[in-house]
Amino acid sequence: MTGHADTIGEIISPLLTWYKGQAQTRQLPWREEPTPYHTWLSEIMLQQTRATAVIPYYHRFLAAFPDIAALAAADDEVLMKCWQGLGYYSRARNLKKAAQVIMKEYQGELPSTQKQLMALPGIGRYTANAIASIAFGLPLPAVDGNILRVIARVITCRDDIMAARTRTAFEQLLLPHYPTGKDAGALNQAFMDLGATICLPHGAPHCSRCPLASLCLANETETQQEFPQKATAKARKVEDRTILLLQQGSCIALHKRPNRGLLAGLWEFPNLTGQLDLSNVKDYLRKHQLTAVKIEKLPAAKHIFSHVTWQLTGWKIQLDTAGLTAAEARDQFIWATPEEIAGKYSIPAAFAHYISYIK
DNA sequence: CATCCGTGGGG
DNA sequence: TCCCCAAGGAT
Repeated sequence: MTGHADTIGEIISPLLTWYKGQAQTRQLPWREEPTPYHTWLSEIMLQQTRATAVIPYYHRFLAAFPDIAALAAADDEVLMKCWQGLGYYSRARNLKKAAQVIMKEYQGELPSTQKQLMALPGIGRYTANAIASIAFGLPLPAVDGNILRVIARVITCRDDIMAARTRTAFEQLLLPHYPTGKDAGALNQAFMDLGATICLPHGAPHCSRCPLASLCLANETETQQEFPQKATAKARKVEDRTILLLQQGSCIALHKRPNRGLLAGLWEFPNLTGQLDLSNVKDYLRKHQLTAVKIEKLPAAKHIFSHVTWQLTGWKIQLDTAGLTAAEARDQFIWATPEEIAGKYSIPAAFAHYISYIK
C-alpha cells in the first residue's frame, strides 16, 4: 500500500479545489457556523446516519440544548425524546456525559487535541479527527466510510475495509499529505461530499464528474464496482415478540427498558417473547390480575435492527378500572396519556409503529 | 478482533 | 421484498 504514496499526494489539491468550487451545493446547517459544539454534535448525529435524516434532529436538539452547559444539565427524558427515532441511543447519553466532563475539566470549552477528544464518551478516532480538523484546523484524516471507499477505488485496494488495520493503514497513508488550518477540515469534508455525491456506495459512481477520475485506478480499469472490498456480514437473528397495548380509559401502559442493551432506557409497550395467541394473552392477564373488557388482535409487523429482526404480533386490550390497582401492573408500568406518548416519552420505532392502533 | 447497538432510503 | 448500508463507538 505504501507504493501508492505518490497517488495519494496527487489527489489532495484537485479534491480541495473541487470542494471549494461546489461546496455550497450541499447546504448543511452545521457548516453555517462550525463552532466546536456544532461540529461535535453534527459528527455524533452523523455516525452511521444520513445527513438528510440528521438535519431536522440537529435543529431540534440545538433549540433544546443551545450550548454545552445546557446539554450538561439536560433532563434525561427531554434528551432522549429529542433523539427519538434517530437510533443508536447511547450517542445521546454519551453526549450528555461528555458535556459534563467538558464543564468540569475544560471550563465548558471543547478540547482540541485528538487525545483529549478521544477520552470523551462517544468520541472515537474518526470523530476526534473530524472535530480537530473542522473546528480546530489540525491536520488529521477523518477516516470514515467515504474515505475508505474513495481511497480503495483510487488505488484499487482489495483489503477488507471493515478491518481496523485497513483504517489505520489508510490514515497513515493520508497523514503526511494533510494540510493545516481551514483546509484540514475542508479536505475531510471534501472526501465526505465526494463519497455522498460522486463516488457512490451503490450503483454506478459519477466518474465523469469526479475531480480524481484521471488518477483513479478503478476508473481506469472500470472496476469501480469491485471496491471497496468488505467481509460478508453475519446473518441477523430472528425473534418473535408480542406487543400488548394495555388501555385503561385513554391511558396506555408503558414500561421502561433496562439501562443496558438494546434500546436501553427507552419506553416500550409491555411485550413478551414469542407469538402469543388469545389463550396465552388471557393467561397473561390472569397472572397480572388484570381484567379485560375487550381484546382485539392487531396486524403483524416486522422491525429490522442492525443485528436482529423482530417478527411482531400485537394485541389491543381494554382493561376495566382494576387494571390500575393490580399490584404488579402498578409497579411495572406507568399509564401514559396520548399527549404524553407524543410529547414526553421516548418510544423507539420498533414500538412507535403500534401507536397508530391506540383508540 | 468480534459483537452489539437503530433507523430509513435506495437499488 | 430483500439487501445493502450511512460522517462509528464501546466492550
